[in-house]
Amino acid sequence: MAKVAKTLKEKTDVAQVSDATLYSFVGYHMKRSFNVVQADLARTLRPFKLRMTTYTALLLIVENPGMRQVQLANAMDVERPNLVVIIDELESRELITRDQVPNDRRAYALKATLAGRRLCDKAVKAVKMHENKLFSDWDEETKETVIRALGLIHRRKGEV
Amino acid sequence: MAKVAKTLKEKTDVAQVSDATLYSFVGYHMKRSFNVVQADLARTLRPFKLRMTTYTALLLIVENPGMRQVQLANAMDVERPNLVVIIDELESRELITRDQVPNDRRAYALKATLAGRRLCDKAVKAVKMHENKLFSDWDEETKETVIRALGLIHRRKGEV
DNA sequence: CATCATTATTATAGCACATAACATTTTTCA
DNA sequence: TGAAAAATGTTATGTGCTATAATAATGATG
Repeated sequence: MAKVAKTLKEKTDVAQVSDATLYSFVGYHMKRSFNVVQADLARTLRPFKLRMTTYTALLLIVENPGMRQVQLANAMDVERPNLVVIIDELESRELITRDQVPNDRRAYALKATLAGRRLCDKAVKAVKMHENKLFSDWDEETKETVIRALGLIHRRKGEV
Repeated sequence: MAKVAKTLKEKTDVAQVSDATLYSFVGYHMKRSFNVVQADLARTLRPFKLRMTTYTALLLIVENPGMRQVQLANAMDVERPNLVVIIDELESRELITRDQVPNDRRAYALKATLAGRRLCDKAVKAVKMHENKLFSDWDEETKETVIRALGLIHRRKGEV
């Protein structure tokens, strides 16, 4: 990829780009690496016609049958309006249902259909393979350290 | 969509949401924590009227005077079309200039103005404070491990 | 009962990112 | 040398994730 052999063009061109300052920031490492993960996850989910958010929502609904949208929004840490289109999509594909809650006519109880559970199972397996591939050169200690460290960050949401 | 309500309330509501499976994925930790970082970075850069991408571009141009847009695109790992609007914005604010390259009339040599360098300095200081605050409870070893681990991921781009 | 809070929704916008198609210019090489 | 290929920047367009404001319907509270 590295194209060498430049003619002499100084002052108005740069032989090698320095990005040392940028990479002194932890956040930049997070951004660049997450981009790679997110792109590969999108490829992984494409055969299932799921996106990152619809996959996340489906998985949570499968594991928490009867949950309400506000609970799902909290679990995913997104605003409720964004969830509506996600739920709409999953419902229109008949992967989940919006059932009425007996004592609260405002809320819906979200449940996965059989097709939803089956698709979720397959998607989870694919995502596990994607993670195994992507993080294969992390040893167990590294993985634990990273997860613990990242957990410290996303648990501070709101306090910063 | 509205189906018959279940008699048992447990079936249509969830006391506590389980997200154990989700958090068994490294990628989900990355996503959640990066969201927190990105949101705080945006707040940090707002007084300078910079966004994440314009800040990144400005910093790289300041540190690599004379670089071309294609070099900047490679350094930032974004496609060239996305860079045009970023460069336009920085140029219209007179933080950078697009100078002609003598031997190549296709390319522009990007350089920061004095105002651009000054704004960049201030922004970098603010971002350093933002990082110090956000990652204050990581010890040095954790930080090194995380940076090294994330580096392993974003250097695999294209090979996965 | 009046007021306030909650739930879901609609409408709208911002931001980061991608691809396709193109004009201009430079490089390559037959 | 001249035609084909590659490089550079640009325009147009679309997708995906996220946020805020405003609203209707319902439930909770005092």
